[in-house]
Amino acid sequence: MARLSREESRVRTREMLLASAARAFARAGYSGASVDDIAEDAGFSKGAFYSNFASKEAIFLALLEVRKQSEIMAVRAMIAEVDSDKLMETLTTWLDALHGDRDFALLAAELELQARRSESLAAGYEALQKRFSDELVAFIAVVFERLELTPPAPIKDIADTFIAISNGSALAAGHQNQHAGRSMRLFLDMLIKASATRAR
Amino acid sequence: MARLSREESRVRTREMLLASAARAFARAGYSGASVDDIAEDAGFSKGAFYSNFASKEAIFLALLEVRKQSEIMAVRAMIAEVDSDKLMETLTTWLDALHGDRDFALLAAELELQARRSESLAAGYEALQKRFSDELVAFIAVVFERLELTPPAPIKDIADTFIAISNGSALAAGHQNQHAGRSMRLFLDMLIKASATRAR
Amino acid sequence: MARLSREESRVRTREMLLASAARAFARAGYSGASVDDIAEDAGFSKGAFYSNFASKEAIFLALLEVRKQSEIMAVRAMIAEVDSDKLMETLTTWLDALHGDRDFALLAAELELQARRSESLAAGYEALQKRFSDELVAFIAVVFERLELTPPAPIKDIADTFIAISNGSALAAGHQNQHAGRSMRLFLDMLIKASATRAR
Amino acid sequence: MARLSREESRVRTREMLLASAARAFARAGYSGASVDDIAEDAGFSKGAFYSNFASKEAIFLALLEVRKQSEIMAVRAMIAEVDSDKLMETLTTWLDALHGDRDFALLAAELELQARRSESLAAGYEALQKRFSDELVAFIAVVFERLELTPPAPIKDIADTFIAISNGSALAAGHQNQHAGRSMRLFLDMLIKASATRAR
DNA sequence: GATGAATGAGACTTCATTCAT
DNA sequence: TATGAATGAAGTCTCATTCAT
Repeated sequence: MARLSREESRVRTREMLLASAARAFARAGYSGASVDDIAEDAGFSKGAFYSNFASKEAIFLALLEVRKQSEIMAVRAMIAEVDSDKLMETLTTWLDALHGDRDFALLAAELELQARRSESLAAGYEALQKRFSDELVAFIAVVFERLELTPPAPIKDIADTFIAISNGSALAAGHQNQHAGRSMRLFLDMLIKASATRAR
Repeated sequence: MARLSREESRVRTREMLLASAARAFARAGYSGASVDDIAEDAGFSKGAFYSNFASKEAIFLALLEVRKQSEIMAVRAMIAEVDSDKLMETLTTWLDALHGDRDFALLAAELELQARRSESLAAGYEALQKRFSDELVAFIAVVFERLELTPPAPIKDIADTFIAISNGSALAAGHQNQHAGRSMRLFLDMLIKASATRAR
Repeated sequence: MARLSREESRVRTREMLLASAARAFARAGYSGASVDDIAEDAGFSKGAFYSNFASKEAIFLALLEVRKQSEIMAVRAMIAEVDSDKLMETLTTWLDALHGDRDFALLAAELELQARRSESLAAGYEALQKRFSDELVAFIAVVFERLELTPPAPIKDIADTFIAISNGSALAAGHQNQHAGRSMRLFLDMLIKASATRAR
Repeated sequence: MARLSREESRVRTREMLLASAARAFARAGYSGASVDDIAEDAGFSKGAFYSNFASKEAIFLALLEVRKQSEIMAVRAMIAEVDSDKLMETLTTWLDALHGDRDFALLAAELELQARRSESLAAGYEALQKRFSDELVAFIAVVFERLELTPPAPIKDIADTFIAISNGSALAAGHQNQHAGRSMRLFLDMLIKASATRAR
């Protein structure tokens, strides 16, 4: 393996810590995951953690940022590709990605919950969540337009329900063996049906 | 005021501790809430806490039991009263109760997450959740029957979606000012509409 | 030994911790002394420390209070007993007590220094120091009156110099083997001499 | 500006680090000041610090050396210039320099205290302190000679008292608004007066 | 010589739990 | 039963020091 430069090494450490933190928070929750766990699991010392992140809260927020950003990018990518032929296929792929990773989903729920508890986290979270929500609203609007359907309710409500099902399914998954995406499919089917009767 | 018997006093202490624990867990999460907080907030000492509950986990599970049980009772009560005239009214009352108390909703989410993390909690939780789910399935079946509608999907899926939206909305509430029950209404509306077209 | 009641036991623990803290701060300074050292040296666990004092700073301030208070009481006792016959004897006893305990003197200096660094300590310290200073001024005034001498400078300045020599000697002691009270004697001798020429 | 030679640059870095250390130790004490603080405040990295000083203790001792040396030089300069006309003026200038800089005074006290705590520091400190004390004794002897006065006590005691007041005043300054040099003036006045009655 | 990422010991503090009263 | 002092493990974070770049 090529020797890493100082900068590359720094970035790599940071990323490994973020990945480790994602696993730890998903597994044990924010309070339950210790900085020591996170660092050791990434193969570093506590000290390395603290030279990369100012605090436990800081890495949590950084993680939040990374995750929300990637969710936003995913939605944005879908908007670019929307056309009636491949739409359901694209959506399916996305939903599978969203629900396929159990840890990711639990992490999302944990992020939500924790962000609501800490005032310092809430500020950062709020902004990210708004950006994601806006993006989702835009996407849904585009989809209805392409399909030449009239939405059966304000698009914001549809987006919120979408998010609620996504988070809620993550919480429930585990008890029941069924695929977590099932509720989402049901919701989408009914949404299309409910819209179709009023189209054009 | 009449003197409480020893037994009555014990029950009262227990209930006050449970109520205090519900507040504490909702506010700070399972890890974030301390036994001391819970006891003091209820007006007792740590010692009193441990005279009534074997451990922090024990009170958590007891709380879980109480909550799930009351959810089950609420659904059962609705089944008994279902008739086409008052159905929506009954449902509305129930949903308001479910989403009106912000703390209750956050607690529910915390219970879910925590139950999934601790092996010792998981066992007890599974059973409770299954009983609630069964009850909900029964209720939905009765409703569709009374309304003479055919459900647009397996009732289990509908029930799961119902639960997912309930939990997911609780997580999201707080960012957005809108009433947390909005997603649930949207889902119910579409559900009725989707069923109606195939009825009888 | 008689069994200690709960309250007695609590007081005893507190006092042992205070004594241990005095030793530790004198030996290693405020920053250098660890809560662990203090607790263990007193024969308790860290936990016991924290159920008796809210923080390291808190025990420091408590110590400050105890020490200043005892200094004040000592001065007050001298005022009550002042009469020309035993004055020098009383003074000598007091000075010996003040300088006899090396640790005590170093602790005093450490207290001064640390109180100046921490804003939260400064407030508490200021008040205590003022009370001690006032008491000393009163004492010196009484002494001059009894001796029918006129002080050669404002009494406040004399008191301040007195305190400065006391703290300064403590710092210096250790290098030089000489008795730490020597500077103080020199100062007192000259003070009496300088006053005498103007008396009556 | 002329290019600095490598040697000059090294010396400059060293001096800036020493100055930064003086500020840091005065402000936060030996334990409270971090190597990082010192380095950054001087505009360098931790690495630069360790290229110039072997350890935190090493820079502390170097600082001690520099300060004591400059105190010694100041006294020596006064000896050279002593003559009855300008004596008080020279003294005044010196005392102002000694007490004018609050940080310097606090640093002096911190140096004293810390030197007494660490065995490795103590050795180096003893020697320096002895040299300063000797120099001061010599100076006082010369002064009494020039003034044709007989000291009212062993000169060593006078020197020690002088040092004690100097350090003690530094500790006290800050509470009281009065100029820190006041005690010293009082002592000097009384010293002259006490000597005068026995002169020649 | 200078840099700063990483180490690892150790600091302060919290907290579930025990147990003598 | 209830109390709360005490324990001890564990948690977050700091910092003197090392070393590859």
